[in-house]
Amino acid sequence: MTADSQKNERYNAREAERRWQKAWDERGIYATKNDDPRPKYYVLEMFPYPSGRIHMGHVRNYAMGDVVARFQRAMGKNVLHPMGWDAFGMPAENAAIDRKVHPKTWTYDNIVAMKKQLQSMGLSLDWSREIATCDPAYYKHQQKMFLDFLAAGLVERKQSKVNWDPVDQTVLANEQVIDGRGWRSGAVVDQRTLTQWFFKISDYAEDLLQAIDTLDRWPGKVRLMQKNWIGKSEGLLVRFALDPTTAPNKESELEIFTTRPDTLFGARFMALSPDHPLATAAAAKDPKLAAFIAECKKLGTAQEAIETAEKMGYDTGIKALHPFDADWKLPVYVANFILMDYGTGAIFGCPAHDQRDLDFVNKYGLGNTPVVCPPEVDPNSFIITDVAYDGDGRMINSRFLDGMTIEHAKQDVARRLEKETRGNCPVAQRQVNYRLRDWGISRQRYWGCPIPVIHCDKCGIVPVPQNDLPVVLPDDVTFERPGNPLDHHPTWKNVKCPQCSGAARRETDTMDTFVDSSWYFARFTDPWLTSAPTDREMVDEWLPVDQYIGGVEHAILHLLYSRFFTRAMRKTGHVGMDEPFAGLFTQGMVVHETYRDNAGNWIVPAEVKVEGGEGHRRATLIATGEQVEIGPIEKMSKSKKNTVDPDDLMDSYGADVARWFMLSDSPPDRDVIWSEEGVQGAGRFVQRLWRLIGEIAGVKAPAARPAHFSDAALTVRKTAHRALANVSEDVAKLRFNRCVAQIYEFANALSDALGGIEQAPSPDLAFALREAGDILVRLFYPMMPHLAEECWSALGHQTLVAAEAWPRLEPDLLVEATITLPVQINGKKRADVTVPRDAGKEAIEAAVLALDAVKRALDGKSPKKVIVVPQRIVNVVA
RNA sequence: GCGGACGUGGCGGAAUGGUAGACGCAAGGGACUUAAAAUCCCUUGGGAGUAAUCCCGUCUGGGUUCGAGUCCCAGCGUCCGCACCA
Repeated sequence: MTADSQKNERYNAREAERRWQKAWDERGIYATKNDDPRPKYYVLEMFPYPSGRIHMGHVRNYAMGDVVARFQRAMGKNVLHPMGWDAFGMPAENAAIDRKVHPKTWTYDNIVAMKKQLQSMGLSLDWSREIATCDPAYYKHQQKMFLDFLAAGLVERKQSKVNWDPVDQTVLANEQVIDGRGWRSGAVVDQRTLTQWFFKISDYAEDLLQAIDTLDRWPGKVRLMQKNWIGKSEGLLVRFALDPTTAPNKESELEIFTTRPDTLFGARFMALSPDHPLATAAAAKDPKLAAFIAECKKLGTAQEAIETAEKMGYDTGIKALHPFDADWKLPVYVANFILMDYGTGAIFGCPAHDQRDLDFVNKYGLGNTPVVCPPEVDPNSFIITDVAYDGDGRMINSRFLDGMTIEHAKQDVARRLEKETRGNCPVAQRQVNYRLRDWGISRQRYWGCPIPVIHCDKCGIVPVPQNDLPVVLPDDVTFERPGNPLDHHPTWKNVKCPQCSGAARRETDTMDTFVDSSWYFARFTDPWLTSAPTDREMVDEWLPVDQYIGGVEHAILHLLYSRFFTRAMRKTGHVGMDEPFAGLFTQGMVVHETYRDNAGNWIVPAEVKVEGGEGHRRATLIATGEQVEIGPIEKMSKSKKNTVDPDDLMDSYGADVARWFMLSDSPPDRDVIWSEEGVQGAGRFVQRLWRLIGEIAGVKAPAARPAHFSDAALTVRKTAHRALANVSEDVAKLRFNRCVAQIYEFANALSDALGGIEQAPSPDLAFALREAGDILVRLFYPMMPHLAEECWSALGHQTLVAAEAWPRLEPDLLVEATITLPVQINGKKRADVTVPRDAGKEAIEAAVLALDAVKRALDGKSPKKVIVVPQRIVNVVA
């Protein structure tokens, strides 16, 4: 193809993209070898749930990951960039119920469709490592690890109050309940008591918390969210003696947890959770209390109700004795706001310094005693009425603590009560509490990884022998009845006990799908291995993931589970490190305007035409011309119908345009607003680059590098290398929007340089232009790889850009002989001064003072001060 | 309630304490064209001036500094996370 014929020819993305994808494929250049000697780089995007179609969020996520992968490859790294499918989960079962398709069929059909979509994006993925978590070849290893964890004491079966999703008819972990609703179904969750399998993530609470500080390439926001979720609080466990004449049975004491032992002398009451054993015992003798507790439990089923419920209490008549004064008797209430599963399920109430306690005493007329006095307030006139004081100050009304700081008082109380004993045990001990609960993994669903244990009446819980793994899901299940199809299966659950050979039952619960995604990154390092979940050499070579990219919505769930799971795998010998993800990047969402017709129905953007600009934008229905209301910009969602199908985008503009636009408009960690205009702009730029490269391809350059470069040639070279330096830095830091701006600027400058040439350029300029063209192509290659290949070929190269190294920077070209410094007078820019790069402060000062603008401003006087910041700025203080 | 982030043109957004508004979008004007599309050129924070140039300007009010969008204090607003956690 000649340069002239290219000039008027538009770049045909559809044709070119298919052609280059085929070329990459044929050469297998994205298949990663495990024995490659180059330094490794593992880049991973969160693998998708195979819902059937990719959405714009996927396009953005995978475009970013692909830029990183291609860049690191060009930088000479052995890059691992795999893809797989988070393939178990409820939607497959819902499809089975709604459409009578088997979950397996539905899932694998979706995988085929989505894989095709991802491939059309031109992602540099190693598909030879593809895994699906619903494949027995994958979950076999998960079952093996479950058994290893069980043997290592990391798994527990216990009765517990669980979050029950009435729509999905299954249990949810705390992390999976958002605002009192199931994270997937959106149904209001209620509480049930069931026997469940748990991973003992709370054993690692402290370690998971401490190690957050080592994750220096994670967003601060995610680290903070995890810290808060783990929710460490340090305090004192205190045993209060009970007045035996008031205690219901033989209970002699009540244990409470407090983080404020300093306020013990402000105590006014004790409160028990309605589920507390002492409350239960007391209720046995007091029907009214029993009724109160029943009322609390009714109210307390849904989380929403808890949040709005009024504080209510019931005086049990039991009296607790103050630990520092046996004559001081505190009433013991049952109160609806005390949680059984935090601390001991009981508190002492200090109303003056805790808002909840204050609300409570104000309702029941128990009064309050302030014991911490704010600085610069007279202790004698300090009273609390409606607002509790939780600030700093000195102790008052607290006998031997008076005058101490809060911290000092806490220590003093702890020391005294630790020394005191009752029944050979100290009255108090220091304790650390965490908000983090164990991870309940039992799900009463079919489409998940079977939990490999057998229940035997004689032997109890018996692990499935390793040789019998995997426990494969049966295919012949029905979804006609609500509940767990595995439980309804006629034969599957009936097995012989591996120990006594008697009749036994399989566990019919399956694992939470978050288990599946807690180790897939490790499996990618050797997905072919059949004998074990991981090959230690390979997994220790590749992990941790150097750059993990995904949505911030996984800040707690998936990312915390994976951190725990990696620790558990280490303990059981499957990996050699604690932290799975060294670098984490959380990308923003793709958002779009919403549209509604007169009747208030949501309208999909594809059916809407938007016209006008600057405040007089209006939208109409393409079909009827009916006016449509433009609503707020929101996350693309099916319910608001503000989605754009990536396939449509790629069909009309090509994958490169879709990728470029997704990377261009907003910083990658913020939301990007999808707009047709923005996409068109990206499409125009693709054509512009194509024309520009066509022009450069028409420049005849000498094969050998000229010995000398003219000023014009040098300017072109400097522009190119400046762009190279900037883009390299920005890609490495994942600042894709700045990369895009740099590339625009570079292309603009190159266009200008070409436009200014009237005759055939001199050999040195021609060489510089060709060099700049080569650099430009390789700079936009990670973002628009197909266009880059086409351009690279047009420039006469026989190689693939995908196999090229990143351009080599000539740092000398970044250094200018002279620099132009802004000159400020009293902090305001008034002039420029051009000086040699290495000019000393005195020389710069002299040059500045000689400027007309400076002379005018000084009006003959000498300046008070001249500040010269070399390479930066000069400020004259008049 | 607790914790965190953010606040810059018509819009998305640039700016190691050092020339505010890079780059893109939108808009306006012009060229080419029979016309349209495509493309190219110019203008585009506000104000004054023929112009050189000057004044104002990064949510509001203070402060630190030769110099503040950036740092500190107070307030207003938006977004996010957690939330009877003792």
